[in-house]
Amino acid sequence: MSQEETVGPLEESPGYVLKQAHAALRTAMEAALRPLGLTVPQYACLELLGQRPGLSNAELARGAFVTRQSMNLVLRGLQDRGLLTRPEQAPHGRALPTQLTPAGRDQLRAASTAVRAVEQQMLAPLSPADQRRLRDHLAACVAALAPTTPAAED
Amino acid sequence: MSQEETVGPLEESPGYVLKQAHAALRTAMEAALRPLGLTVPQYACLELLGQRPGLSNAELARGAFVTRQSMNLVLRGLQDRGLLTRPEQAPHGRALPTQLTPAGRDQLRAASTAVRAVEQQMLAPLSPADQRRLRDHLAACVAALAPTTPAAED
DNA sequence: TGACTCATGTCAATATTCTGACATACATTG
DNA sequence: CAATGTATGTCAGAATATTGACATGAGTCA
Repeated sequence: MSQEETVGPLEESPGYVLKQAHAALRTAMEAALRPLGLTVPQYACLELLGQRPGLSNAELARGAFVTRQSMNLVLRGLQDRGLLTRPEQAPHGRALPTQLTPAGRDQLRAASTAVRAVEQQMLAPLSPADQRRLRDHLAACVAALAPTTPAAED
Repeated sequence: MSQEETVGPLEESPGYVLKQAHAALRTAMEAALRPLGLTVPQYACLELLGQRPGLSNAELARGAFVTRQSMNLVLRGLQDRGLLTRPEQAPHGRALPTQLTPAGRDQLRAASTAVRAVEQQMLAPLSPADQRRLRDHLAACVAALAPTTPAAED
């Protein structure tokens, strides 16, 4: 019936709040990207390529937190739409360095603007100092959860 | 080749860091819950029921950020394992209030301990004050992204 | 040189999740 | 009382992501 009858300690769990924030951001991003005909993974791929041209499929997969297979499907879709290009033959190993096409750069520009607006909305209630703090704290959490213990006790 | 040659502004994007933190937490939770034979959605379901007994399928789905259909499958799995019970007939509307069994409570206790350890590890580099700040900031972000604009400009 | 290891791209099969849809039960309103 | 609206549980289909596996190319080391 009501949405906050008994506020259990669930709302106080850092993990739950993190998941909640992630879900809210993802939903907002989906809504912002839908008019552009892009999904969140597709946008992530474009954004990665815009910032680091020449990334391979496996590198893009790691950057977008998906498997190589999933990223491969994303890449094919974007390639079929003419937003990026991959050489037919690998210049060095087996990795195929991917590049954005001019159309891809245009799409990325529009998508990046839309996503940035969502981020602004998300961070609106926070002061610039708090925004930096939030980012740094999250980064610290990521480092603390890294499989290879950064500060090995042994 | 290297993993942080040119640190683009990607690492500075709040959304990306949030996604990164969520992925790291999820991976760590999966690893912690695997020995107990639980997946993350299953644990979320148990935790919700432990804190708010009698939740219905739809309410659990909203709390775990999945669809009713997905939560229904989770519930069936846990029910088949004897961790929770649902009445065969709805006492009031169509909602079936779910309850943990003693076995479910035991499983929840073990899982909760494991997950709490992961959270502790994640928050280890942060002071208690910063932990509170992080939680409050994330909650503020969630509120700012809520579909119903809290401070309607119109 | 030859054997070994590692990373990458790709294929196939499986799991998981979501979208769409429908019937039921209660509350609200005329 | 009857009609409408909302919420829930459930079914079926499609879309998506994942796990497992394999061949290829490059580097390493005896």
